[in-house]
Amino acid sequence: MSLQHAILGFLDLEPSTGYTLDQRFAGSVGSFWTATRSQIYRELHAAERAGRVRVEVVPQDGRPARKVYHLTEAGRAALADWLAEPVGPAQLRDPFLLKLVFSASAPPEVTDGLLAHLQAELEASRAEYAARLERPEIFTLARSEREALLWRLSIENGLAWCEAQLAWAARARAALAEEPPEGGCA
Amino acid sequence: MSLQHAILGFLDLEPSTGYTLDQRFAGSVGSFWTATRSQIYRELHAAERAGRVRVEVVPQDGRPARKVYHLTEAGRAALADWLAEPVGPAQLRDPFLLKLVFSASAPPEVTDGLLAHLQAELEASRAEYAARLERPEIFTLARSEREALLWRLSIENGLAWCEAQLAWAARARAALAEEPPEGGCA
DNA sequence: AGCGACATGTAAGCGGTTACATGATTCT
DNA sequence: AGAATCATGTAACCGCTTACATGTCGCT
Repeated sequence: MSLQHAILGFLDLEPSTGYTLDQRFAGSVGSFWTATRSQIYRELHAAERAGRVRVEVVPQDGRPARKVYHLTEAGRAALADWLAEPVGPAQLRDPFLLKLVFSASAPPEVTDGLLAHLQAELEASRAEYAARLERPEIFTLARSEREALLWRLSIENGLAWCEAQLAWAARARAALAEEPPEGGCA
Repeated sequence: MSLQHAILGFLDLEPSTGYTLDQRFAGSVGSFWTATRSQIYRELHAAERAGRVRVEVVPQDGRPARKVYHLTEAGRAALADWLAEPVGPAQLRDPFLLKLVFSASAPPEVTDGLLAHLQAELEASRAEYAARLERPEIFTLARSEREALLWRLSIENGLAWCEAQLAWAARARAALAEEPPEGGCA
């Protein structure tokens, strides 16, 4: 269960409420890990039951009390354990490739449309990654140069992925354009 | 639900049993989509209830009857619809990057170990992709040159991904090696 | 005697998504 | 007047994984 550990990771940087964690997920790690509120609240409760976090309730008037979660020693240990254990190979689940290989059953325009759509999307996310690298406020939580570097590298990873995919898509379209006759031509 | 559509895609290539589909998933699309038997049998039953496939029961002695599934017209239509609708952006869920960014909490060796481990795994899967491209028997189901090309492109996609990741990992390790002092040095 | 291929499934559980529910404050 | 922000959650559902259950045939 990576999500609970990611939460512990964020709480190690700064004690936070569920709401704030939601924003962190949408912001900083959003490109490679997402989480919804229900999930976050559920995991926070579970982590609390497991003794990995401690709640500090800060009453407010007119809105629900802020529940600020802090890492406990057990939580810190759980985080360290998770970091030490090796990650399995990231098996990616790519509905695009699935569609691509089966698109031979459909007219050629379908395949090309799929690729064109992919290119447009990749261009957009490439721009997003690039913009994110320019905005240094992303790294404000970083407690050291090294930590900031790691965050930057994670964004660069996404950027590299986009660029590789774009290069592949261009090659794919070119290769498909060269082979249209489908058995018979002029 | 991509899985049911992937099954329809395979059945369009060739009527098959659940068992055979399982092998197809493990083999040809295994690098970008996985499925377990329980899932496949369940989806086949669902597709049958939805009228998208038709079963032909072939009794055997000494072992369970083969249930050969065929696409119906409705199934073919469902496949075509799925192919025509655009795919959303592939949001990848990468536990490696998650661990990487939080590994600043741990000693530097942890981060480097993570990266080294990733490199080893990527090298292995790169070799696997490359080997798969060499083996033309992967494409035996292909009904045309174009179809074979699509399968080849799907493998090349994985290969490109591996190579981009490897390049990134090398850059990452170099960048991290240049920044060890953590605030104070000689 | 044991393993792998063939061939079917069920049951329990987990992680994730979507929809629902509540309600004040501040900005446009 | 309406939308966004802050702040908490519950319930239902869906897709996927893991473990369990059964049984023959052929190879080593």
